[in-house]
Amino acid sequence: MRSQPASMRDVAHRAGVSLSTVSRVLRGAPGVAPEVRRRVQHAADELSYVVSRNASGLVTGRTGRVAVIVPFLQPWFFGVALSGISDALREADLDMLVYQVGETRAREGWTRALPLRRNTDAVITVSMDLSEEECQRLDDVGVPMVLVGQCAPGRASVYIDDRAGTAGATQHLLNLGHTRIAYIGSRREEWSSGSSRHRLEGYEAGMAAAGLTPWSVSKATGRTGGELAMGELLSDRDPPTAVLAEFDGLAMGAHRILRRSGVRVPESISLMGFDNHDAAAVLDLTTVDQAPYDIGLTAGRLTVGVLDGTARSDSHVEMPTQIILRQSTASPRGSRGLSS
Amino acid sequence: MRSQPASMRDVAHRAGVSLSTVSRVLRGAPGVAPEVRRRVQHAADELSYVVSRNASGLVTGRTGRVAVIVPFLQPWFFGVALSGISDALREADLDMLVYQVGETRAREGWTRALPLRRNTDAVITVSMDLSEEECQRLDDVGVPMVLVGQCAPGRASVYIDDRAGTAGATQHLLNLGHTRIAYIGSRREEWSSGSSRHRLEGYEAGMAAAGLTPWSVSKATGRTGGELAMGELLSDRDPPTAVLAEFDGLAMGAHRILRRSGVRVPESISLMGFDNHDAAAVLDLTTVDQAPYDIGLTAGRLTVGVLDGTARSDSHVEMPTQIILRQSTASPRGSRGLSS
DNA sequence: CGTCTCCTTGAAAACGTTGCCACGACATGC
DNA sequence: GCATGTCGTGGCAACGTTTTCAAGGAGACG
Repeated sequence: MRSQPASMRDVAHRAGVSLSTVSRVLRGAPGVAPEVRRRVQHAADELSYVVSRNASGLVTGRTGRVAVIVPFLQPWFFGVALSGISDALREADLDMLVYQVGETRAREGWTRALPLRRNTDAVITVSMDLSEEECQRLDDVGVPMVLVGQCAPGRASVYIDDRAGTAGATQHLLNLGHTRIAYIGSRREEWSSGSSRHRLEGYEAGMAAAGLTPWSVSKATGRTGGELAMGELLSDRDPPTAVLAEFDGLAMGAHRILRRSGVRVPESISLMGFDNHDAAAVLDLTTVDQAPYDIGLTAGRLTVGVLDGTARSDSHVEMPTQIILRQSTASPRGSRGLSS
Repeated sequence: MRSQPASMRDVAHRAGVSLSTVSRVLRGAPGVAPEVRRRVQHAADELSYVVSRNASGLVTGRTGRVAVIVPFLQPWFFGVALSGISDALREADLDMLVYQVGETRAREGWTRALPLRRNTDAVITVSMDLSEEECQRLDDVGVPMVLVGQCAPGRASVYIDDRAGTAGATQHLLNLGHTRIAYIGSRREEWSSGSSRHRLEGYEAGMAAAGLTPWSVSKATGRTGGELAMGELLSDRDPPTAVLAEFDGLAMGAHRILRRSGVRVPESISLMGFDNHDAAAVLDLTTVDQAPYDIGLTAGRLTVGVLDGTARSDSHVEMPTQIILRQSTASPRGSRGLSS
């Protein structure tokens, strides 16, 4: 084993001052003579000393850590969002604790299994779609909470307007001249998420506004869900000329089926996704971008704001979405739609 | 504000026992009468009390946290690896602290900017390609270190055999009957990573073993790099019949160019990637899978092992790679290669 | 020269746990 | 009945910081 890491006492000794003074210097607190400050700084550097957040947290009550709770870590979205959160927290010199709850979520007291209580200054949940009861359980840990990808009244939230997103996407397809526009949704075993519901509603509203009847298919989730749904759509007596998917994963499944079936995109069918997934660019898929990095960054900064009192703990931030035009959408064959 | 969270003292009072006893029960330490144990447990539950790792860490010297250092969080690989690490740490009831160093890495003392010193029990670095000097600086924090995606002598490492991976991939293409096999590598401004170098070597070795001369092109990194390189290959007097890319991102760029140029995959050119990126499945890209989740899981478990003394702190674990056969590779036109 | 103030510094009491030691109760062996 | 364990329990001193308070010294002002 190696030698004990230096403690504040060692620094104090080396600089020839008291503990209090070292503490003051390292915290940047006022009331220390410049010359002494320099000397302490130097001693700390030489010993490559870093304060123990453990110990300081014990007395200040602040841990210098923020917990981020995600359902899963694997999907592309979370890495990107986490990246934004991480950058924002780093600005404020806060550490990021990541909890992937995944399957454990089903267990009754999953919220208590997490050692949050005295161990974090705040909690950020990402795409957790918390029930009111879960929210309250988390409130119980007694730290501020920021919800990402979910809009809960009375609680700090950062989210996108899913409804407006799909409504805009639908409008884009309408502008191109499409009228037979189908929607591929996801179907989950357990629970339909709020975001999922809102996206469908946006599409339906967009169609209704144009006097068209919505046409939506939901088979499963993920790529497979897209494949199944697209299969069903293609086998219709009169297939759609444009398809909007709830998210890129579904669109990719659909795209695969189209490719296999020899249906050309966008010549025969226009295809549109949602999320601007990494792979969407590869497929030249027109999609709706929700800038997950910015969402994360915003959520992180909001958390910092709530912690230092400059932001209200019930602020709601709605992030904009933007249509990314690529090669997978075009006017339907034979028609000359207006460009949007 | 809300009421103070309960402390051990409160639990002790409620259960009518001393602090020591509560501590013993909650730690699962022996020497407590079953009846008392039950009573304390109950009291703790009622107050939904969780021990403060801050305080316990102060005296035990263990923080119950492991730091994971990644260069970036956005690329697909890291989310998946993190997921594995997270699951492994959770098994051992350790928390996961994530540090994204990204750009800050250029800064001289980036390793000191991280509050690791007394704040973590171990450090896991993922795909950091640390220099010997950086390694030592991290050693200085005085906690065990596990390297992922890099094999450093004398230090715990989990990695794949990149050389064998590309060699196998090359063999696969050779088995199909290809002889004009080109390699697309990445070129980074700063530093060529170890893994990058090894992959090229594997390809070169595979070609050499078949008595063929290697043909590699490196333009840039990422999708753009693949596009540029493929462009160059296509404009050759006698283009290759198969292309192996250092990683899927490059292959995707190449795929895009092929699609745009009307070159059919795999009929005219076989294309193969490396990593089994999410989007590789979408493109039906044959690739080499390196199972990042398992890598993460293994690294996490190794870390736990090192911490509780059941694993040596210089263990090396080599993870297997596996070729995922999809639709992007086939025998060259006109030839009848052996199936592998 | 005395008094008042401001600035810098040090001593000591927290913070919430865990480890060690000591104490009592009870059972066992002569 | 007395020495010797063993088991369950409580008391107390750490752990490494921050914070409060008091003390000392240097000027400023009368």
